[in-house]
Amino acid sequence: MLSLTTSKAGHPMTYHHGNLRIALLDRAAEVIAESGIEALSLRALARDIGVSHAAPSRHFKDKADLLAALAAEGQRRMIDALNEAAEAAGDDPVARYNALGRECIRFSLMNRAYALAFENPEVQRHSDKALLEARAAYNRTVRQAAEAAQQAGWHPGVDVDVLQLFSTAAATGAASMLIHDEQYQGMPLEEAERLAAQIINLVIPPSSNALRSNRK
Amino acid sequence: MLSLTTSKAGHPMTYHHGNLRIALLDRAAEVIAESGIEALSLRALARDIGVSHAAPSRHFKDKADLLAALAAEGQRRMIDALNEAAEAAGDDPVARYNALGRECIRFSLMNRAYALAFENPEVQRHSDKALLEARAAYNRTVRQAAEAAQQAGWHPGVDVDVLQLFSTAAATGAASMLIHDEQYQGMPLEEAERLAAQIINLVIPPSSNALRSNRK
DNA sequence: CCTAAATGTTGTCACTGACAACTTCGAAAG
DNA sequence: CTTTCGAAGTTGTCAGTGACAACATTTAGG
Repeated sequence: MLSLTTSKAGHPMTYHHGNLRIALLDRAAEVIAESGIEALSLRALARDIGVSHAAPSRHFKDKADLLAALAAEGQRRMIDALNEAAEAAGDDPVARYNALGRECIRFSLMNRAYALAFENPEVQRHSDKALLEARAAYNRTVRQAAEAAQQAGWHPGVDVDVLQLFSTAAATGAASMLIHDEQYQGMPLEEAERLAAQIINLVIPPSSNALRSNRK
Repeated sequence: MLSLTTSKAGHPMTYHHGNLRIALLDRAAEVIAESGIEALSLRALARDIGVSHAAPSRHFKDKADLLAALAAEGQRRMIDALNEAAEAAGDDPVARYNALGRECIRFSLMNRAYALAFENPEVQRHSDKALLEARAAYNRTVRQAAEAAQQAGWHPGVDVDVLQLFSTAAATGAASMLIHDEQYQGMPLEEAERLAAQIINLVIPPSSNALRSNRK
């Protein structure tokens, strides 16, 4: 009898799933996006995929380990998305950092499971190597872009550590509010992107030209 | 035999705790501050307080209900703290809103359990009446202060909804990062308060005078 | 004084995460 | 091709949990 859960198309179910780690991560992302992290259960994931309740432990040390792996994957994908957004914004470091901030929010809205994993306290204090590396890479990306924006005239004289903390806080805080706050539920992505742009424009203007012409 | 858990000083343990709801909330705050929300267990709280495992259900519908009650209590206390900070800042609406932002971060750092409850997804989607009212009161407080600051010259021409979202995102995002990010663990409160001031000063200057003299 | 509600209790169930021991498969080495 | 070992499954068990039911005690109100 063919099984829908087998990883080998057209083959009878075998003892070895063949791709269980990936399947667990994909299914976990679905469950989190639909029902939140609190609804995540290793046993339920195993049932959904059609393996025994102890099979996940061959791939993840524990539940927090799976969440950390999911967050690491999300962090890597977000770095790629941020770099693409910066590239698309051209050469102006101010425009690039503005694009980075907007993409941070947009990525979180489009990848709800990753966003929820990022802000989960157990994930945040996890010492998983891949996650720590992904987070460090993310911090380097943001830091380099913040330094370039400052060199181009954004908040000269302010400690770049503070600028990085300020801009990251605003972007991730906005993403979190758009995800959780009831008043934004169901908001179309385009409208949320416009709102994200308005917020990020208060953090850093959309271009160096806009920066020079700003008067408060 | 006297029991340390009895609510009536000097009285033998009675069947009725007398103050169980408050005791559960207080102990929950301790556990959350020490070990995080994931470590919270109704049964463990009951054991700690010396009542049976089902006693909490007489005061809280379920675990999420207890968390929501804790968050509502924290929200009310935060509103009081924000109002006190604004009063202490004087009459300048820009200075008052700046003080509000700083106090939001300071309060979260000093009340870790409340801060963790605020950002917990189950709490955020909870429909507990007291929590919704507290949250609405908080939003009114922030909204009125944002409108006054705008009237005094802060970001004229920007939708005040966007200003409120921007400033709330920056303050709560910074609080969350200071709480969770490993590099800020163990930072003395005074140093964290200075950092909070630097961040909030990027959101809104410390006074209307500073607003007028800003050039970017 | 009586009654009903509040607030406890004991008990049970299903589910969970974690761990142990065993089984099957696959890859690598000879 | 065979053997061996590790990977990756399995079944089973335990302790703890949340939730619910039914019972017991206390308190407040009529």
